[in-house]
Amino acid sequence: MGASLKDVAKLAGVSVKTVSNVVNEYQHVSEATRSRVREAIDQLGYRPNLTARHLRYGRSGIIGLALPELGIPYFAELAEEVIGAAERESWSVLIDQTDGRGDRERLTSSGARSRTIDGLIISPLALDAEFLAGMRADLPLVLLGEQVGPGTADLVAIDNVAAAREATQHLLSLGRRRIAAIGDQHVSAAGTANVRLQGYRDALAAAGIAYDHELVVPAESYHRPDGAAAMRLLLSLAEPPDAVFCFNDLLALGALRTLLAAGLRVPDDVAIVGVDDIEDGRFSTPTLTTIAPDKTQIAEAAVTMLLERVNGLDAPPREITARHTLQVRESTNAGGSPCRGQARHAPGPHCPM
Amino acid sequence: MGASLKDVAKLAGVSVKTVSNVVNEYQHVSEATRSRVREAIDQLGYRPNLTARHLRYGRSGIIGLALPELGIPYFAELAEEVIGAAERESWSVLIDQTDGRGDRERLTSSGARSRTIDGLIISPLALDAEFLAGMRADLPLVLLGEQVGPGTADLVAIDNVAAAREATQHLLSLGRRRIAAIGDQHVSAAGTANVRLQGYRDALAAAGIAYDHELVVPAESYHRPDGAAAMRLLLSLAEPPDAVFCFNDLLALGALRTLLAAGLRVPDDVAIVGVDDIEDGRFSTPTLTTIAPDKTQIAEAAVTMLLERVNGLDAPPREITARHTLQVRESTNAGGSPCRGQARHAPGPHCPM
DNA sequence: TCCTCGGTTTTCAACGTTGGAAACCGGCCT
DNA sequence: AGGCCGGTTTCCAACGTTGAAAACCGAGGA
Repeated sequence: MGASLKDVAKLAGVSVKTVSNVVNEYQHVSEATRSRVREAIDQLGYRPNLTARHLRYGRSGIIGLALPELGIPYFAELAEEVIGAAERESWSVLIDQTDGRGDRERLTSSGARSRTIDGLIISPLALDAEFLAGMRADLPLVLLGEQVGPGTADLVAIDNVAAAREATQHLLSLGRRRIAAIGDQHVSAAGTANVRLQGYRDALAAAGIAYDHELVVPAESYHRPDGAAAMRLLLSLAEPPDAVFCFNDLLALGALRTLLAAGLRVPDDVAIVGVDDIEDGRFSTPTLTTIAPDKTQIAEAAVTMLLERVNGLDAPPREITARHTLQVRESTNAGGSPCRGQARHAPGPHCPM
Repeated sequence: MGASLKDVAKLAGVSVKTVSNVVNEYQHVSEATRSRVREAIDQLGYRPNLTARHLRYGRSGIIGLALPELGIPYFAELAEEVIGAAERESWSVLIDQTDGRGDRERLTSSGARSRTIDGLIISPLALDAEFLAGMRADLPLVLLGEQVGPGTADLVAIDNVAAAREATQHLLSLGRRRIAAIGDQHVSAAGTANVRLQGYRDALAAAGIAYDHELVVPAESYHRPDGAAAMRLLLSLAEPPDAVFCFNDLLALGALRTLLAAGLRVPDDVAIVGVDDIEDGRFSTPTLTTIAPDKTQIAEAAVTMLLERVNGLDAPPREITARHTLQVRESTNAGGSPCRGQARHAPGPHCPM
């Protein structure tokens, strides 16, 4: 394998520790020795063995990122940001996909792996209560998106209620009155679905519109097919909606596909809003209006908080609310939009082509 | 932190090695001792320290995956598969994003990190010659997609020339004669772009159609905006194309967006084929015809070959050609497609909704 | 000349783990 | 009783690294 300190030491004719001192740029090493060691290092192509170093330090230098699946663009984009943020702090990221059959098998693998990592950023979509139970009790943890149980860990999230309210209000402001919601979930009690539904209901109530539970369609998962199926269901109603608020962009894109395939016009017949601002939505036809969470801020806040914990910070659980903005695009904005003229040929920042 | 063998040993009143033996299910441990140790393990919540174990074994149990960026769906989907395949073998995957300013800084970080990993799967889009140079010489390596320099490492790829030929032939079979290509790249001499261009030219030549270099548009990177821009360029030609072969799906989706925004019909006016079979293309409107590489096969072959190398296999570089298929969807298939009737309401496997 | 002092270098131990070999132990054979 | 045997357990060393402390060494001061 690679050369070790010992090999370098032997070649340079000094002790192992002296080589270590050179490598770590310890001050008190004579110039002569230093250069001799440097030479030996170059000659042998020595690189420090991080595993050993980590053992010595009692740390691995690796944090975990637990996500449902990378195939979901939002998580891929988030992972990209987290890896970037961690890299800037010289940490590595190990990704754990928790989706699918989150069985015992996967649990134990996560359990075992959790011994390699110094901390974990986890998207609770990923996590059942068991999952947490099987985890090292002392593993620093940062949650993304929603709290689990009584505030036990640091949390980074956008204000989902407000976001959903804004999305719905935007549809209301277009004059839509029969606004559907796709993505309800009955399973996880405190899930993202619930808060988004709450914001939706708040907005309707504020506008004096009665809540029609027929217009609220659950989604088993948050993929395009679920959105497409939900939309088909909505179209089959006696009185179909004139707008849809989808709890994420993939659902929205699936719904969009159903609408277009059915020969309906978006946004003329039905307007659509999603959440996540994934790149796909910036290039769909029509482009997708969406709630855009500040992913960079989320990732950086998560990494920062986690590393603080790893470095021994002992404080009550903290909560950071990340920024979000409403990105108005074609799926709610047929004519006269700032996008319209531009998007066709010379798009501005909101119509990135 | 967590309990160590020593702690367990003290509690159980045995030696450290005996605990180790129990943990590793060594045969010759008396039942009495075994259960006493087990009890102590449970009581302390002992988990083996993988860092130490790896130091002992001279391995980290981690392989690297170097990709340009996770934000590109193809790579995200591939990463998902690689992580899955590695997990099945009890290995972890550390993702390295090599894109962006692949400068010295990033190089050194990769260099340093390469000391943590036991092997590396790398997508050469990610890699300059320098990158390889800065790498441990003895690090087992598997390349994805294209060979770099004189066959120095194992390789997994589809037959890109054949794939491009099939895509182009498909367009020809629709009666298109003015077929453009988007995604040429002049930089990397042996890149994917070149082989795909080769297949495109082969197909044209076989059909007796002259090569028109005006119809071959380069793309700086392989993102949607590049495809959109390239398509705008093509539309500005005196004689615009009636079909486009895009070197990946993102380019195709960008091109699609430009066409629709310009009021053209796809595939009626212009047909489009991409490469990669990313999920987005299965839900765009129209859905996207594409060359679908068998990502699962690619990931599994890559992991298998890499682990063989890690386990000491010493053989000349191997090359595995993964399967690919042409997925015909709406972007080349306006009417009478098997998709048509179904896609509207009850899609089959090729029209996943 | 002896001592001190500061810079330089080495020795020692430890991080948590496991392979190898030695030590222990009860039973069984001679 | 002495010796051997096999199962069980412990001891030792090592993986590569670094903090702490000890050792070394030449120079300057008493």
